[in-house]
Amino acid sequence: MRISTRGEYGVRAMLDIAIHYGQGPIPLKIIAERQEISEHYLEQLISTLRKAGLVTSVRGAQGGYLLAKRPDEVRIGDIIRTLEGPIAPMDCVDDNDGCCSHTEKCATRVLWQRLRDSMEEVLDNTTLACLCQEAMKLQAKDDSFMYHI
Amino acid sequence: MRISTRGEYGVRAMLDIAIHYGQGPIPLKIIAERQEISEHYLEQLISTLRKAGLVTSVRGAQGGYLLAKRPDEVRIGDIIRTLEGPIAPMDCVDDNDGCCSHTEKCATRVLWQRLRDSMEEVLDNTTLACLCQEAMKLQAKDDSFMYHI
DNA sequence: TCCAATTCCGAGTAAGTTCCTAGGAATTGA
DNA sequence: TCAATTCCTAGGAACTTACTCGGAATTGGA
Repeated sequence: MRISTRGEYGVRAMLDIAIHYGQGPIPLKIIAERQEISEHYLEQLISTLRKAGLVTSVRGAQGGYLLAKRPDEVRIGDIIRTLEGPIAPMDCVDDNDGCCSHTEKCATRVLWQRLRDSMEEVLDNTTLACLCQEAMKLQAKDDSFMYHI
Repeated sequence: MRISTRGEYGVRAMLDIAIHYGQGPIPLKIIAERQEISEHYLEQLISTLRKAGLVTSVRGAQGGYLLAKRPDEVRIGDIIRTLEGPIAPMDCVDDNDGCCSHTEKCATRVLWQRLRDSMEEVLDNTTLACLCQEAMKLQAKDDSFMYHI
């Protein structure tokens, strides 16, 4: 029941871009350095996020990545779904999938549905703007935080 | 973000035993057949559940497995934790683990904590007794269900 | 007392997933 | 033109998953 580094790095990278919203395109190299993530690996992740329409890119020198929407319009759930697939603890409660074949199994289905719903509720009610605010709170408490941004 | 077959089969097997609570030890073979799970594989899972104190075993002929507690005392969260490890979407919000090293990362930490809490809430507030009741409701609706139990 | 039914235990394994690395083509601002 | 950047494809080591295999130990009943 873990989110893989894909989801983790993806959220961290998106938050990094969100924190610098309005400051022009941010090169991948900078994000990778600040977040201590392999540049090549992050490149693959952000490429997926671009194809999903969550970020836009500017090629060439002075290029980089920008949020495709305002930070308050990007839900964490969107990022996770893009990088990790549907939010569902079990295939049988994945929207794309149908019901299960085994009747007995369905006694547990309500449980998996409730679990899925509670996960989606948290992830879809948190936006990058929420996390930016959280980052600002941390920044206020700890001045050394500045050096990371 | 999927529960593996370990957790799935574990819950199914435990529910199977719970449905037959008070009817003496149930052999693994029967459970595996009813739930359509590889007997050898299920053996490994139930061995883990036994070591965790969730089921007790009776060896020899006419032996099998029994719930170690009443169905209303066995939380689904206990089963999942035993077979899948701590319920935590990320290492940094695992109880055993401490905080993360990266300050910036912590801006996302509240999110992972909230996600973990919402998952635990669902899984710890559902017991085998709840699922038994669910199974009975399904049975009432569909007579063919009888053949599966 | 013996047998069949059962749990218990450890080893092995094929396929899939994760988390990268490597190398180079295409694009563009200065 | 050049350096900085995105874009793309391929590969691969390590780990995990979902099993299989074979046999030892235990025990109720004939």
